[in-house]
Amino acid sequence: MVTIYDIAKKANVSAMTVSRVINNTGNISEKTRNKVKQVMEELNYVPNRMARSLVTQQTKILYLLITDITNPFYTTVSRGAEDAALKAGYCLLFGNSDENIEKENGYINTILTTRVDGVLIAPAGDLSLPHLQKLEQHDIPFVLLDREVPGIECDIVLGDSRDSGRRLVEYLVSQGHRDIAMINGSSSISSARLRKQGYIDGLKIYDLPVRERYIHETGFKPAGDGSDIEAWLDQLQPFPTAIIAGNNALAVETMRLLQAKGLHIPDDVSLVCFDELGPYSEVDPFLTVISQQAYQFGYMGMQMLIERIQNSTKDKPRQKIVLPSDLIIRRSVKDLS
Amino acid sequence: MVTIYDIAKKANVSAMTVSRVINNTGNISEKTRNKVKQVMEELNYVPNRMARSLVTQQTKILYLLITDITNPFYTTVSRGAEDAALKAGYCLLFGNSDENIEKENGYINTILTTRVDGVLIAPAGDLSLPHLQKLEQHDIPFVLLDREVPGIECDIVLGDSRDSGRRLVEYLVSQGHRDIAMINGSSSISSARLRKQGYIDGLKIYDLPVRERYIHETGFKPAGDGSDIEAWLDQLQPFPTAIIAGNNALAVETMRLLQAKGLHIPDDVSLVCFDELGPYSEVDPFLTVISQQAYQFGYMGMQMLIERIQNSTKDKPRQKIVLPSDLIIRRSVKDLS
DNA sequence: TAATTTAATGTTATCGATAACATACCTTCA
DNA sequence: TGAAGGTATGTTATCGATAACATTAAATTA
Repeated sequence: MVTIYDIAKKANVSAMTVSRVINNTGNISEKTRNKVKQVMEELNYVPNRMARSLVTQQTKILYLLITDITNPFYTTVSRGAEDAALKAGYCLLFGNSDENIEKENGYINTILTTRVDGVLIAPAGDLSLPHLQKLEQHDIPFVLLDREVPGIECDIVLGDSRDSGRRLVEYLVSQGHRDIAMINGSSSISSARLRKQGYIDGLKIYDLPVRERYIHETGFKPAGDGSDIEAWLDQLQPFPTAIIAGNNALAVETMRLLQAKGLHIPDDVSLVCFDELGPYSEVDPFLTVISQQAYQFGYMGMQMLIERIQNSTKDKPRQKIVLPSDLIIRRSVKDLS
Repeated sequence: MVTIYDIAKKANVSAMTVSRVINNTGNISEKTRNKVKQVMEELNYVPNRMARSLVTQQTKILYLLITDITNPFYTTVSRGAEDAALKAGYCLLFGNSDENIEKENGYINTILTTRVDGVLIAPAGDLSLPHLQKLEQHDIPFVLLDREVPGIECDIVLGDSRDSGRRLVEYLVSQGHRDIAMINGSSSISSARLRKQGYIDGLKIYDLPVRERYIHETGFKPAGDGSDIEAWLDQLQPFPTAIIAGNNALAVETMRLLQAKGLHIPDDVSLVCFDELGPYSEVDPFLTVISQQAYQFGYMGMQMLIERIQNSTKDKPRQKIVLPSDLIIRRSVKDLS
């Protein structure tokens, strides 16, 4: 591996001079600069980030930890985060916790040992608290994405989950629905909690009963067989006229199961959810959804993070950005009114 | 930041002893081992990967570079790669080139300066050659994914694109189609080339004419407005009864445009493509596709990479794994026979 | 012209770890 | 009982870069 010393030797200068050329610092004569640059070309020199980071104490690497790389919401978030990071001259590394606290822990350890300059993270849930505390302990700046974690005060970008939940109910009610069930992510995830709360808010506005059995909580990333969802659907009595899914993945799973039962959407039951389903929904605009500004989540979150790193004003109060979402009405709700 | 020396001091041992405890090497008495471990706990010590890598000359980091993080094919590949890497005790970093040579170059530079142990890469196309040569030059092992690059001999995992192209034609012909067009990725990408070749193979088998105007090449990741695709569709004369899309994203874009023209699939025109569309297709099994084993692409590719790294047998001949794909027949093709 | 800047470059120490070699202190057995 | 060998630990050099502090030579100023 070619080092700065190899360059120095061949160019007849000291290593420090080479370093100065690389970093464009200090005063260097045009002549030596060219000489050094030429030798670097010749030898295909690439600086060793490890060595540099060791002394500068910064890596110029940012980390994005999402919970589900197969979910279109998060891939779009990633694109936003990537654009913002590259624009600011950082390079970005990704991790995927799979909605799994253990895996998240693994990635957090990687992050710690890698000494990245900052982390944009969608926490797996409230149990992510110790992970975030580790980051705090080691003075690694981070910004939360999409989900709050009780016990942590920090910058965050999220959606208006509670409002959105209420709006879904309001819409369903406007279409004549009164028996509205909800399949949701675990209550140990703030967004799921708020969506459920919004759902309840909505029911109360219209004096509709809040029935415990109408609410089912499971993982935001349902396991393939979906047996618990199926069992839940089977015991619904009376069967709801509409179901709200807490995210896109749950909506897909629910559609699959309903279909397997021979139930048609929206004729037999209506379905709405949070988040778009990906590119396909542009082609077959079927599902009525709450659409969040995924790209903006990533872009703004990353901007906040970089801001935090560069003006390391510890005292600056934390920022909380709530991005509004849109109700996109399509064809998955039957008009009962 | 807590270092190995802080631990050493507090535990009344030398730094080397601490290092031995961390790495479980050499002989350490039970007593000192416990003492050191306890101090590490107390001080929340986390080893500095940079420092370690500097001397060991390995990072235990692998890199996965894909071309489109919003494409379900690649996200599934990623999951496979991730599982294989974590299983082998490596940590994995992701990059997303966006089918863009410039961006790819940026990621390659990141990879070089980061001195990762190996790279699993889906190259943006034939123009990736210099990037891969850079990796070779710097002795960074890599395995290709999904696409070959002329001029590079290395381990690779890919699909049977040519066969699959032919099979799609055969299927369409079996349904009575004779006017079959193809919208494809750029011929500077090996998979696109082979898919086109397979398409031509198929036409020839049935003595169907190969019409240049029936073939359109554009990016595998179509720009939002899809104006070139639209122009192409407009000039098709006679209008084909079936269209083959070179990947899922092109299929989606084509569906969108056909729909905008008021053409229905499959009544007015049939459509098939390579790769699944993501979770949604399970729910609404509509598009007839060639389904590739995306997860296996990632898993096996990563295994090959790790194998290459660990038994650095330079002389071992390169391996080429071709994963067979399945034709999944659904409802997007009209029976004209 | 001597004193003082300024420009161009070099030296040395350091970042946080590990490799390689060195050194005690015990065992063990001829 | 003393040489050989193992166990537990320490010392020093090193990885590849940069920071901080020299040093030299040329340019400017009093």
